[in-house]
Amino acid sequence: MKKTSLKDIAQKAGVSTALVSYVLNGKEKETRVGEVIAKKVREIAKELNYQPNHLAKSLRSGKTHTIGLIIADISNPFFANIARVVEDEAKRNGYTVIIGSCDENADKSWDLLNVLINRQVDGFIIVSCEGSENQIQYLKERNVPFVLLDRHFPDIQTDFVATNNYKASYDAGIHLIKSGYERIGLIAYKSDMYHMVERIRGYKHALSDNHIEFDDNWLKEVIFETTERDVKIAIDEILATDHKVDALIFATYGLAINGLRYINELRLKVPSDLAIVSFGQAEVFDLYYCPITYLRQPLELLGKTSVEYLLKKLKNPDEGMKQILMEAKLIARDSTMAKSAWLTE
Amino acid sequence: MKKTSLKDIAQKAGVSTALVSYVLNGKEKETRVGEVIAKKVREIAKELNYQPNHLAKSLRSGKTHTIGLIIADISNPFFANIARVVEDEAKRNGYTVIIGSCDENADKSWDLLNVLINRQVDGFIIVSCEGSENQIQYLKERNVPFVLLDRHFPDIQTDFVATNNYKASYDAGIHLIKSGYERIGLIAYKSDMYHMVERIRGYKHALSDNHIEFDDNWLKEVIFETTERDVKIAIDEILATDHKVDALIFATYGLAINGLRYINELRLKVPSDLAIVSFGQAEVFDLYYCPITYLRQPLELLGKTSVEYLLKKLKNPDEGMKQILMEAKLIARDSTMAKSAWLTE
DNA sequence: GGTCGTTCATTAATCGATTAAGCATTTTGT
DNA sequence: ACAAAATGCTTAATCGATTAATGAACGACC
Repeated sequence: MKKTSLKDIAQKAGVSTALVSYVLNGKEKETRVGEVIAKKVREIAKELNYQPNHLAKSLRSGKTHTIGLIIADISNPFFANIARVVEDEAKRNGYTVIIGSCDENADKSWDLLNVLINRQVDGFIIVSCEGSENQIQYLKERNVPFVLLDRHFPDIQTDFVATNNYKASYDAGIHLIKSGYERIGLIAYKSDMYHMVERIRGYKHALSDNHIEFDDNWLKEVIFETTERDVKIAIDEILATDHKVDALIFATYGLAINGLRYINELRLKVPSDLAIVSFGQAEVFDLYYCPITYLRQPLELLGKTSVEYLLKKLKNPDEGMKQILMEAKLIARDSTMAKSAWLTE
Repeated sequence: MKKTSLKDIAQKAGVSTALVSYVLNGKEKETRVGEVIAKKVREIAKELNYQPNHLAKSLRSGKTHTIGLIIADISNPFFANIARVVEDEAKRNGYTVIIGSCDENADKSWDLLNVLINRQVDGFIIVSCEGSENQIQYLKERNVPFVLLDRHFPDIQTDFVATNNYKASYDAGIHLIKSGYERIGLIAYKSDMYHMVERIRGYKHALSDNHIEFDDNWLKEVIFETTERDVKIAIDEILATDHKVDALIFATYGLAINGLRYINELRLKVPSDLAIVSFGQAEVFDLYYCPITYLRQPLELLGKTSVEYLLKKLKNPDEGMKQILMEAKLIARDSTMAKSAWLTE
């Protein structure tokens, strides 16, 4: 049983397909279709359970009502969740989302981009990965609508929806300091990406604002591809120095997972041996024997806003540039318990 | 700058679009295109960076090279990961995947199905949710190609790729018994879904095969929508009975998360107060203070095989029915440490 | 009665690619 | 030398929906 098309309806009603199209698109008024025949057409359409053919529509209109979502790393639950939000929000607006993960690899990202452009998505929402600036430039030049999500490039003027990473990181530092920790380490990725740079900057600023002299050995920047090994080395080093830290900030979820795993291995006690704050969010942080303090980014809002911006741009390509930084909220848990509390225990 | 079409190439080469199409589709031999002109066409195509229009192709051929993936609950990391595998495998074969999560809700699943049918996906891979049998029947009747993944309906003859849940659950029980535990509880979902029924059956069988009399109070079936509350109640009850359990099996990842959270709250010690085995897999199990024994399902293989089956069916609709049950592997960790080990500690 | 305006509906081009059928040429065979 | 076969390329229909342009029928107006 084939799907019913405009033609089928037209035939059954004894009219042209044009007429049917007008009626079903609510253009009866402008095109002065007779009431009687309009009603008839609508009835037949319902009777035959007519569903317009998306492909034909898209081919004609050049609009696919599809959004391409490129995510730097879908295995990170933060991104996985944001993908869900984007998908839901898009669906609410009649859009379909095609998701692709580039696994923090610019080449893969480029491939994805091309596949999706080829599929004629109407626009993109992108969580960029390192080395993909040229891709963003390319989209700009070709006038493809897009919104950057969570990560953006300060040197490229684009729409974006992101978190104030400087502030978040700064807050993490302040929180630790207020809780009585003074020798605070940061494990981050070695990266030129702005969000990472900002996280490092915020951390350093929190120290300097509190007259704590930053020690070079406290900051470890690891390579994404060799995270597991590098994190172990980083922790070994950070604990071996003369300036051994008493608190540690993980700049991402992935770093935290690897770090905590190693900390368990070393049988270090959180927070007495080491206080912990992490970026990202996930059930792990709840279930760890000592629940982990983390920075909660406004996931829902980030996702929804990015869709909102993109759809606005799709409706009106001349819409002005939109950029917004949202605040993360530090959720304090036992992993950063006030030092006084466990010292006297 | 508009995208280049067949017509553009045809014009530039001074030939018909038909010719161009033949050449670019490698049909020069069958359609006897001159070598010289074929070469010319190919060169122009490359020069203009021609990318065929998917929409037009699909409209004509009725094939979109797109797979609809409907997942019962994408927030479950097991399913999230399987989605990645499916996506990767599909991409390797030139297919694009559109993912939708129905959040264990049959109505939502129905909506998704229709949206995707409307988008003319070539076929489906489905992790069904409760109450969606009619949808599967509908697909069968309409002759839409699909493969069920991870969950299937024994009463409906379909292709499927799933885990041997009976065996997995049986193994979990045996493992606990061998480790010295005798009063074993199971927290499962209240559901008619076959995978859940099988997990319960396997558990019971493990007990009876070892001459342990099953106690009704050991089995708790909770409602998905109220998991959090129900799990707490279940654990309270399971620990309050005269036949208080010394080990607990969680039938899914979601149940385990909620259960472990509550177990932490109660300050119960794993495994001395309660040994734990769980279905599902996630970083949480690693990072828990006492790593959790779990049943590892062959995630990669499940995902890849489902794609393989579907693509085979798409190529040849008369392909015979394919059904396969794969074995899960019990990964033993400290949460089911031999009772003798910690008794003497 | 001819012109102009309405009203209602149809025709046909279009989006971009595919492909059966057809039409010239040239080559082959006898 | 003439029919048959092979070669090389074009025409036009098609997938399904949209929409500008056109047309027919009827009433009103001077």
